[in-house]
Amino acid sequence: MLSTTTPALRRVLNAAVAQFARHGYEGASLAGIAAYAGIRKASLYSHIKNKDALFLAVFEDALKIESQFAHECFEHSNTGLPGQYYCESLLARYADSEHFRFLLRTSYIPPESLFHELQEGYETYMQQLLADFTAALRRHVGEAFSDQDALTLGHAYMGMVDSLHVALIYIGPSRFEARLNALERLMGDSIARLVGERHD
Amino acid sequence: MLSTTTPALRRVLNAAVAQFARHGYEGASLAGIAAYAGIRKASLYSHIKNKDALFLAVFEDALKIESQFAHECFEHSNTGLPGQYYCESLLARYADSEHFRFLLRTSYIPPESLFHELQEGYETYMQQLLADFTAALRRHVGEAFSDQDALTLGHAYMGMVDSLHVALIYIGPSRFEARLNALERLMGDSIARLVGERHD
DNA sequence: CAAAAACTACCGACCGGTAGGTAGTTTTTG
DNA sequence: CAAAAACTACCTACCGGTCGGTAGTTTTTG
Repeated sequence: MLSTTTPALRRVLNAAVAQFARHGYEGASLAGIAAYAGIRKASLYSHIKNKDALFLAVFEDALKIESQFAHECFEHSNTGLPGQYYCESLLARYADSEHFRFLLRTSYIPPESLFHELQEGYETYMQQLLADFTAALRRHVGEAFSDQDALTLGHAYMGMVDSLHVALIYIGPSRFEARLNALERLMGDSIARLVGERHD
Repeated sequence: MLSTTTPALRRVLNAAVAQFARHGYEGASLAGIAAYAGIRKASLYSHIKNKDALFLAVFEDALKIESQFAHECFEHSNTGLPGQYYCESLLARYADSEHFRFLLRTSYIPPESLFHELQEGYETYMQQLLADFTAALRRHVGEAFSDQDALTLGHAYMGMVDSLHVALIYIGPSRFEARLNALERLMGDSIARLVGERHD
């Protein structure tokens, strides 16, 4: 983590996130990243120490950006089910944010050498998401059910998010919607059941 | 797809599935695969055309094996919720089957050049799983709810399976169990709700 | 204030290493 | 003995990374 971020370094980081998101860690070459940034490979080393450090810098960038995005989704909307707005934002986010695509691609199967550093950061990211969901759930149902139930729903929600991530990667938008609706319905049913509202 | 499978080719395929599962397509070298099979790299070419063909052969192997395993899980047990036994088998299967680990690793983010061939095969695999689930669901609830509801539950189940796949890859066994239980509960609640049993 | 020194960003050329793949030869085997 | 399968040796291409050097800007300093 360096102090200042010059414009030139910014261009390098933007090129890197694009290439890493498209081709993965091993598949993205420094020459390719440099070309995308409009310079030669050797010039990269004026800004970064090596490929690993570049990857980690991009990773921290992506974590910060996507973490904030998720948090804003939870703050932004209190309508609907807890965490619903975030899930419904994922499809557009996947299309728009290279950092998000980068995270999805590199988090499930990270470069072996950097496994531990990445695991830690991603863990924090998911924990924050879980905390946001749990808070929204408490706001939604109050004291209606136990901590045990809240924990279970938290696990289910995180599973739901992972499931949607997978859908983004390898099935099209139409089936993403279908899966999203199906999972939202399960979640809605279960919450309703616990709350004791029987609206049918 | 070749005609006969000699013992030597079998050893090569077994070595390949192990290496591909551990290191992915790009990360697994032909030299490594050959060494694992007890021969030199050049000798591989007595059995295979090139790396892509080897990968595809392993992929078809894995599809056949894991497809049959899944099918047997559905045939084997009619107790519990539809598809429950398969989900509960995944953790042990992940530990035991290199072919399963291979599929999980390579299906979400396949080698770019082989994308289309793989997509097709994996699609068939998931469709069969969905068919098995739908059949089990129909056996479980009879005519109790509409085709529309069955479709929705099917989407949810496939999402659940993907979610468990992700859990296998990047979180430990303990949290796998937690996620599994949470998702099973959602599914159980939803089915119970549709069937009209209110057991609380 | 101007000359010197230092710094920034870049480049072409090259290095050691490794990848997938090929050619030609020897060994194994039915 | 011939075909199959193994070997050694080698090739080209690309990888991450280093080196020496250069043009332009900024800072230091007599």
